[in-house]
Amino acid sequence: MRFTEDSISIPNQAENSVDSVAPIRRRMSTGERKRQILDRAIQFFAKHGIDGQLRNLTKELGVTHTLLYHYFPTKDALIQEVYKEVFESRWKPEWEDLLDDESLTPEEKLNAFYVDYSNTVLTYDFVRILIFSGLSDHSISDRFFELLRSRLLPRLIRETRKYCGRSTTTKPTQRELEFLMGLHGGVFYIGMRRWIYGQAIYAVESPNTEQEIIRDRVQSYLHSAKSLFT
Amino acid sequence: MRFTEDSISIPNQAENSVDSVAPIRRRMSTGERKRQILDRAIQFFAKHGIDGQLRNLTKELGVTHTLLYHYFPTKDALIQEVYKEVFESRWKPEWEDLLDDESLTPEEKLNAFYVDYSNTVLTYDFVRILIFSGLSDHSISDRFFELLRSRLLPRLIRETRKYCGRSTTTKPTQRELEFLMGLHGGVFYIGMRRWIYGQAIYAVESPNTEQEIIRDRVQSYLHSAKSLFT
DNA sequence: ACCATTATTTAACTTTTGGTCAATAAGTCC
DNA sequence: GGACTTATTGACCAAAAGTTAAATAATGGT
Repeated sequence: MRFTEDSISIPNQAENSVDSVAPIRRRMSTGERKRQILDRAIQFFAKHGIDGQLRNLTKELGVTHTLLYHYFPTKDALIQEVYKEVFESRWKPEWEDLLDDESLTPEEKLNAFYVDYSNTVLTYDFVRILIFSGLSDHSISDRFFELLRSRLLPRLIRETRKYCGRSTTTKPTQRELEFLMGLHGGVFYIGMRRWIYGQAIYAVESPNTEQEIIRDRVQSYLHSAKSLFT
Repeated sequence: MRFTEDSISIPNQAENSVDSVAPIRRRMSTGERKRQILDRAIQFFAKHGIDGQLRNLTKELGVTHTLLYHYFPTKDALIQEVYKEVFESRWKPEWEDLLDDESLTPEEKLNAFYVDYSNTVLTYDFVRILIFSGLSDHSISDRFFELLRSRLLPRLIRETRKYCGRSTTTKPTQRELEFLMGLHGGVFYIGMRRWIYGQAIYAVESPNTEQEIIRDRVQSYLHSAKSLFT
């Protein structure tokens, strides 16, 4: 009674009938149901955190909370699968290809990358679950940042140097990396404000405005990289 | 047994003695104890989130959990005081004075402000509690952002315009604000990485390096503001 | 139409956890 | 040293929440 009754409640028909009929019990195939639970669990834990209660999660699905244990041995196992799904399914190998594409200028690459990155990663589910996991257990979010650190950052630094007309042979310096993290954090902060603090991002009226925001930042980054690192 | 035994455990002496002696009960004055509880609660809830259990909190203090109810009527009341303490005590009115100081250049002001802001705000307690509260209840973090929005952002935009040699009379545009948020987010991201993701910030060896990092970002922001907004 | 399978529910158990209250004892004042 | 105040504890409660086991019934195969 204390939760919003927004459950789909497919199975319960004739709930208020005089002689309450036994509710129809719809059976789903194992794969289908597991998929359904996992999808709902991602949204649910993104919203309520990993302390969210199983009884509320399953209420949204219109099933009993004990059904979970038919598909996942324990709550923690479910959460691990949620983490896995969210973090591993969102990584796009194309990002690396994009940044390696010889036919694009560094500027075009950075713009295209950060626009797509923000569309993929700066979602409600991803941002919140990343942060929930970071707050409680680094070992999860570490996996994502390791991908970032090894696959993306070196390429982004390389493109930055190309833009500045500098040699791309030496290892990125800490100052370069940190300056890049300024851009990266500035972009991620868009998702923070939107999905953590619940703030409206300035100028969301027009559809391409977020894209323009990101372009401004990339432009700024490259522009001042040139004067900082030469 | 499943928690680290890092409690100070002042009062328990001779715990392992054969005939366990009644532990010495140390009495503290009301004000002193309340202060002690509040301080510990800030650290505790910053670490474990507001779902942290009172029994674990008081274990760290070496007292029973029921003692809390002698000082705070309810857990929620304690948490509200924690919020109040963390958010209201960290806001420095001097920031506004600093940004209004006529004897400084815009560049000096922004540098000084963001260095001090990051030292004050980018602490373990603050960053984590801000985010915990944002994840669960906007109404708390909103108060902090409202201060930011009304007191600081207009001043920062004004100084940016002065730096660019533009008029400071008209209202900040959304594009200007958003560009500023890029800088702001880049700075806040330092705290995120350090206190949420547990990452080492690049180059923390030398004491003034973080300051240099911030200077780079402020410099970059001003530098490209000039070319973006003229 | 019946049977076997198994998805789903019902009931119950256990631990956790915020909260209450009466009993205990550490200081303080005379 | 005794009385008084009140900080502190121990026993206890009720609801919350993860987990288990047995009962029920929907579905597919024959």
